[in-house]
Amino acid sequence: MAAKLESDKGSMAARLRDHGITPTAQRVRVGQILFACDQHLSADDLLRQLRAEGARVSKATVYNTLNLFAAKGLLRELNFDATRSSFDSNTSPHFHFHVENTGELIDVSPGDIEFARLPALPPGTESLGVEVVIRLRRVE
Amino acid sequence: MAAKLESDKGSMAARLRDHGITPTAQRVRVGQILFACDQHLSADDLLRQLRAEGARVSKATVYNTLNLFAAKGLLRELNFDATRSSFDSNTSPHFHFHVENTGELIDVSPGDIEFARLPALPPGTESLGVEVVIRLRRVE
DNA sequence: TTCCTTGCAAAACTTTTGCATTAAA
DNA sequence: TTTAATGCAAAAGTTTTGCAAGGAA
Repeated sequence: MAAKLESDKGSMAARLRDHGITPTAQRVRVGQILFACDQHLSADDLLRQLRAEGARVSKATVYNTLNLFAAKGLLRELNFDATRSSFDSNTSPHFHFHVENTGELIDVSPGDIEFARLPALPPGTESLGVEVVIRLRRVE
Repeated sequence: MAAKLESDKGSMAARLRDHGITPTAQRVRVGQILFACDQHLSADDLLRQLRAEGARVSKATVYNTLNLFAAKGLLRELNFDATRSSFDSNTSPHFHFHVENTGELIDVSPGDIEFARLPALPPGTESLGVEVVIRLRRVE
């Protein structure tokens, strides 16, 4: 209902503000799409979805917004595909299966991988996280 | 010395032939650069290095050759940088540190990482390998 | 008002392609 | 000679940029 939509819009605006992002109409709409569920979207995926919903958004704004969200920690950029970047709307720690012959990307929950040993970091560096990708091929 | 260079050229040609690759002059030269040591090179890095050595090679051939070598298992393609692919001349199992604020890529030897638990694969898939990237930031 | 954001088109890049020429077998 | 590889320039795809117009505070 209308009240629900208003509330969603307002809470997305608040969420953006909490991350130091001025909540414009375009950014709120992008946020509502991205954070509806955990997903991996390219700039073009997102633009197509916005246009399908009748949103008035330019390509430049889609790129600006994705980069801004990623810089502010709302998204994580993924470079599995050599030709285009995707953005993961789930920024909590987790891992991925990457099916190379189909392009699929499947989440692995964080509890499903554990390390028995990790290397010491090179001097003068700090860790930003550990990424694990299990490369797969779909068969039969 | 000349004999040494001849021998290197010959053994690179043999190595390419072993992988089902017709050893042309350009491919041998590319192989000699790539496999001189373990390294991570982009197409442009490689083209620049070839040109600096005075090699007569086109951009198209550099791309053709990198893709061919990767398809034949002589290289592994890496997509850490969103804007360009790199190719790892070390195809044996190992992992990487990726220093995000400098772009550096540092090898982690395979013995330095051990898993205590790994997830079951999705049905209908087989594993092509596990990739681990420890994302770093250089500080101070 | 003042500063930031958007939209549009053009520019910048990386990578691929088409086709005539050249080299490998 | 027959087939495959190369070089060049143009094309294709993604992402960024410059600048005028519009929106937020």
